[in-house]
Amino acid sequence: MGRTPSGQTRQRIFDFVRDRLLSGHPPTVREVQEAFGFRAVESAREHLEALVADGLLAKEPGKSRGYRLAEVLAPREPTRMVPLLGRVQAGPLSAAIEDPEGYLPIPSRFAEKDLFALRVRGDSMEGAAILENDIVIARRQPSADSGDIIVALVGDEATVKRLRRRGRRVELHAENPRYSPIVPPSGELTVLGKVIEVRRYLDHPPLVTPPQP
Amino acid sequence: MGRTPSGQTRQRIFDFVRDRLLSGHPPTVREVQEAFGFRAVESAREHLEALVADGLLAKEPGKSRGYRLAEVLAPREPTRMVPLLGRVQAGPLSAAIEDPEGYLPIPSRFAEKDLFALRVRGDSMEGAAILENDIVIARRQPSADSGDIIVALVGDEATVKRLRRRGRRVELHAENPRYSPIVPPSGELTVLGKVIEVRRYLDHPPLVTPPQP
DNA sequence: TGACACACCAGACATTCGTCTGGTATTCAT
DNA sequence: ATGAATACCAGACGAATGTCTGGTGTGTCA
Repeated sequence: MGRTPSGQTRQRIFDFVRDRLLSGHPPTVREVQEAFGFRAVESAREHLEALVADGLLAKEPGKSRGYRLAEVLAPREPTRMVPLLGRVQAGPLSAAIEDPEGYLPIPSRFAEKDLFALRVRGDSMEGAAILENDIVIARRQPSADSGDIIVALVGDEATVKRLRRRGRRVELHAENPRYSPIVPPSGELTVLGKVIEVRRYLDHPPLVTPPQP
Repeated sequence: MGRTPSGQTRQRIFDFVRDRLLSGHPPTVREVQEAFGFRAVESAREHLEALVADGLLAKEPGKSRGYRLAEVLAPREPTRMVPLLGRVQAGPLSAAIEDPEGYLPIPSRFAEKDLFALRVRGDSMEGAAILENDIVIARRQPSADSGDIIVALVGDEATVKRLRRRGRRVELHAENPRYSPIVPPSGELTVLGKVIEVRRYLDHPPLVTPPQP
């Protein structure tokens, strides 16, 4: 292989490794070698070690596929994949989580587990700037504070509403004057989680990983 | 290790591997062995192979860390990191992109490049369900269609507005009755990009990866 | 009871993979 | 020129890792 200008191949190798890491499949040194047509393993390894020295990559020495993105390694900002649930019926939430429509990546400062995503149906939360087909991301929790926007099981299906505590009673408020509050029978409210994020896709397809064959 | 009820350990192993894969760090067979306290490598491998047989996992035989999520194996959705820009002043957009506040991960069906993110200031887009402090993700493009929500350079700073074409003229509309349309002098409108996604963080901190050293 | 499946174990082998040593050719600053 | 730095190559060693063979004990079911 011909010699390339200083730093140019290095940059392309970083891009390659970065893409592989972000997609969840760390490459081996030899995979880098092949991807760039090097005839010696060491050529690839030298570039990788140089990237580590530059602070662009980090590594776990001795481990196979041990290179990591420096920025993801040190200050620990992991991106987690969150299951996007389809229609959530009555029953345990864990059942719905086992069979997601796809996954969304989200960066989490706390590496939280127990997150799930849900597509919003209906216009009942328009007043809170949440529209139909928006995607809400929620943290699983069995209860919530007054004022929180939550995912709750109402009747047979999961919906998004704002929780209001009125003394001992609990109400679920739509944010739309055309709907009236739901007052579930005492002790009969199932909170699935608290909404912590709202996403709206205006152009590119509603995305996420495709269903399996 | 004592014998466990049928299928129970299997499920826990799947959860373990799933978490590792979604966080981007596929485990080795021996890492699974250690995580579950098996005294033989083969115990872990049998469980993994059984999960493959069940269709829950897939694998690339012979490769190290070669187990994959079955559903994610084929057309894996690449995750791109998008720069979140701070205050965008007049001038070339590329300058602002070089110095981002942080990064957001987004899954992209087209592995698009040329995306950037921007925090919304002001309430001028309330009518389109875009609130102050929401984050918009935009695709860089020099023009847009009537009706598109765009990021444009107005005066000295970037803002989010809806583009309207009125014959030859172009107007920038706020979605809030308290603001009137902006009619830039002919040929003097700088479109930075088209908004393709809106995000709102309700609970966890405004997020994103910290700037690198 | 006996056949069978299941969960687990012990040890070994072969390949993959990270690492090392030493070398050539090109570029660049002094 | 000349020495240093850079990009690349060839071949090897040993550790990490996937895989195989042949076991033991336990529960299930006919």
